Amino acid sequence: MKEQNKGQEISTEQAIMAAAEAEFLEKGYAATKTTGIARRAGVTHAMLHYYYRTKENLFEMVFRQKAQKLIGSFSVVVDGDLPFLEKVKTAIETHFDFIAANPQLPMFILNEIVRDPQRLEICKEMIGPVLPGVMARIQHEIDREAAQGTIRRVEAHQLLLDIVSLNVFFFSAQPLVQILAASIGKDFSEFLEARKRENVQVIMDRLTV
Amino acid sequence: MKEQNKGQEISTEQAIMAAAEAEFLEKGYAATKTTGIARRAGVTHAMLHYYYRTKENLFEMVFRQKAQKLIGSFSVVVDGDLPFLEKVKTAIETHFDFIAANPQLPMFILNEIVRDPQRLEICKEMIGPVLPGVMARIQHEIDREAAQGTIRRVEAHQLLLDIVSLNVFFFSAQPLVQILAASIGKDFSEFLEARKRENVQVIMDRLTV
DNA sequence: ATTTGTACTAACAGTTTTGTTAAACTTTTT
DNA sequence: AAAAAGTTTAACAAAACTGTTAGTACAAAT
Repeated sequence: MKEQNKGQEISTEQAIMAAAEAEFLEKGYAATKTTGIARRAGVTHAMLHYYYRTKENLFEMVFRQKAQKLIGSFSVVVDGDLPFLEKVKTAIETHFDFIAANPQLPMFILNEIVRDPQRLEICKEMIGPVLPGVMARIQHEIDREAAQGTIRRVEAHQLLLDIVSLNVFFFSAQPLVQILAASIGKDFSEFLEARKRENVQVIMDRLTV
Repeated sequence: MKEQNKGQEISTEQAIMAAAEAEFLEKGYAATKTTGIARRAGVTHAMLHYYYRTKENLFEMVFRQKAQKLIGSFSVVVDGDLPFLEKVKTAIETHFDFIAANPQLPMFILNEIVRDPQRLEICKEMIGPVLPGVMARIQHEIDREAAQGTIRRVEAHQLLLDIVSLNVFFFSAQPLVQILAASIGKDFSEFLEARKRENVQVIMDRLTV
């Protein structure tokens, strides 16, 4: 299937990549088998090696892409004209929705980082150049607002951790959260909206005087 | 090494179990090899099969024990005479310290649950009988305090999720948190104490009017 | 002293998994 | 149309991994 690929049928190469993403996200590196990826893509596993040479190689491509995606989700751009608390609220909700749309993503990255220091290096390279600038900008805005007395003065990195903790954990622990939701007679999707409001409220309470 | 095991030298069986706990916690089920466990325990891998028959069997023992330990950490018993907010504060700090002492534990359990539904069932059996009672007790206390006007009225399950999210994420994302800490010139252990205070403060702000 | 049971070793067997290769087939280029 | 380049298949090879087994050593029981 080469250049009669005129329409939008996906190529073997793409099918393998898509299957690899799904498998790695679901199972992690160790539990994913190249044969499993090939089966999911509907091709022989020799094709996987033909296009991507090794499992490690294919994984690293997936990992880089996913790490970039996750890291990118933190630098949310919010309309600068809104009041500060409105901006924070929007940022939390946007981030929450992103994780909701990619619930496996944080655990996948965290896991692979913990299990292989080399993967942490990849993330460091991605985060390193951006982080100080982002943090400084947030802190600057916080300090300006605090000086006006509209919010409490908090550390930017603590605030960031608060938000990410609240948003990520809910989805990372989804199976357990479902048990909790069931015990109060709600299903997960009902619970989801309530949780988004709660996360926003927690941060609002932290910031307002 | 049978009955000349008079002192407190650990038996082969115990050595294997200890090595298995360490390996499974570090690497997860899939990445852990029985040969690796045996090597760590300083025995031949045949001994592992001799005492525990299969990898799956050994894993399940470890999983059950660790799940029990984690679940147990949620039902913290706090001196009933303290004011409500003091009790909450103590509970958060105790939970934080527990996770700090067992930083791999939450991710280990969450991961294995996500990757194998059968393991979720094990947790359900452990949580199921306890959860409703615990939640009801907490909610009852919240409602009583709220009626007195000393705190805001919140949902018990949301409050629980808030606390666990804040405490667990910090350690699950430890390698990334270290990058964050380094970027503001602190090392992890310094950051740890500040983070504990922040987590308490977030919940206090959520509860106080 | 002999039997019995437990602990242990070393070698092996079966399976799974990753990766390769030679040959066939298809498409593109000349 | 022929050559070249790219794609696919099937079979194979090597390594890793889980689990077994036959036999050994040694302590405890009879």
